[in-house]
Amino acid sequence: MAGLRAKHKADRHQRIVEAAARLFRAQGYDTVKMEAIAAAAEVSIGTIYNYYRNKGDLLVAIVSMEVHEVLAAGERVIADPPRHAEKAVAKLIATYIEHGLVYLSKEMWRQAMAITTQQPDSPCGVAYNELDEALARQTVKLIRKLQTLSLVQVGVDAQAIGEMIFNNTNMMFTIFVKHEAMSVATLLTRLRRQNRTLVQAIAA
Amino acid sequence: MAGLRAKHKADRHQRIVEAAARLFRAQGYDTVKMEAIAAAAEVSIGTIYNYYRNKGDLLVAIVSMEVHEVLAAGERVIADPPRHAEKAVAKLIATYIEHGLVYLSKEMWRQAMAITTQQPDSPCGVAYNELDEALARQTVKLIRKLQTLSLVQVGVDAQAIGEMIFNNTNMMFTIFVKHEAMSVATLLTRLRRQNRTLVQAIAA
DNA sequence: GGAGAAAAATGAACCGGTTCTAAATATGAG
DNA sequence: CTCATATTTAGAACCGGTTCATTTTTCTCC
Repeated sequence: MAGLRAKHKADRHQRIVEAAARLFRAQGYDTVKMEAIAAAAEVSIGTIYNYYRNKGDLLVAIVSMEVHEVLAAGERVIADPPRHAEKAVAKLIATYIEHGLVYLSKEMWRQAMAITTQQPDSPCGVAYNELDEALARQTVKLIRKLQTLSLVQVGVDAQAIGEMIFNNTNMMFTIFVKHEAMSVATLLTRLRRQNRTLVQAIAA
Repeated sequence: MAGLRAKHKADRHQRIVEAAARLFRAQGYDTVKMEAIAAAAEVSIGTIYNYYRNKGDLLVAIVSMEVHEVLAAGERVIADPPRHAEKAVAKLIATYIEHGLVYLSKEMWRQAMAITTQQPDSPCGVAYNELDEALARQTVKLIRKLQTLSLVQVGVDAQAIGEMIFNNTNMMFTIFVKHEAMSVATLLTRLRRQNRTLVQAIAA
């Protein structure tokens, strides 16, 4: 009952994703042909299409793994945030940015964003958007947590503020991946400046 | 020196863009073949590629026209804004949203966003990003104007706040075009809620 | 352990965007 | 008007993602 069939399936999944991730990072999404991924994973082209609807799905699967790590890292920040509203927000945002670039290049992010925008109703588009929503909810959660810690005024609309902070971060990250020359430091500096006024206005 | 050649060139440009816009709206970007656009514009496929680098450029050219109108409409709002910070911001945002959907379908927006994300350094990507920046600057301009009208505290960082409001709007618009079922009314309601807390906090 | 059914793998063929070429045509200058 | 040049044209060919009919592998049941 071990299931040789299931075993092979898992093996092939693994090999395909790893081959694709390595090639995408090394050569760029467009440059890599399905043929090359198939060869690297020692599988036929048709087999890849058995596992992934299309080339984009394959990339988004890789991106999803990274975003799950970002979510986990965010959760750790919320569990024990800095005892200062502005610093807490800055730390969460910095965590998002830094963990988002461990395995993925800017180019991979661009492609993944483009694909999920193009096909929001495909399984991979839906999955990606749910991750975005999860990140937004997590930002809201931080604001709520800061309210319970008396670091943010209890009267403020945590949902509205959290969404806004996350949406701004997400758009700035989009700008960041669109500009190959923009550094993480520049991005974080701009984000801190943007968040400062808002967070100071709602801090307790 | 009138330039019959230039005349014809302009004519062809016009016919190609109009044919493409009509077909994209009616049948969807992917469905429309270059062959069909060429036929509708009464030119050959090769000619289209003389004028536009690729199918995406053609779409982004259409989107650019729309965004220029959005910018113009925004300028009119700033020239004579409502005398109330929250209402002024809401009006600018509503203007953006409503003018953005006159000629373009959600699907066309999705495709254009995807293309410009994918190729941020191509001429069409650069043009699109400049328009985004122009919209962001316009939002900052409104905040500054509201400061001169004593509707917003002079101490607040207009640049930071304006950018944040625009980035949030832009991301919400992205979410909106990704969800075919989401109505303009719903989008505007959510945007108003998000902006309310922020604007109230910085209002004079 | 073998036969038949189900699942999965294969790779050649397809499709449409894009490029290229040679020929036709239009334009502007002299 | 005529020629040199620029532009358009048609369509063949290319390219790589995707599809599909076929073959191979795995599972199940006797």
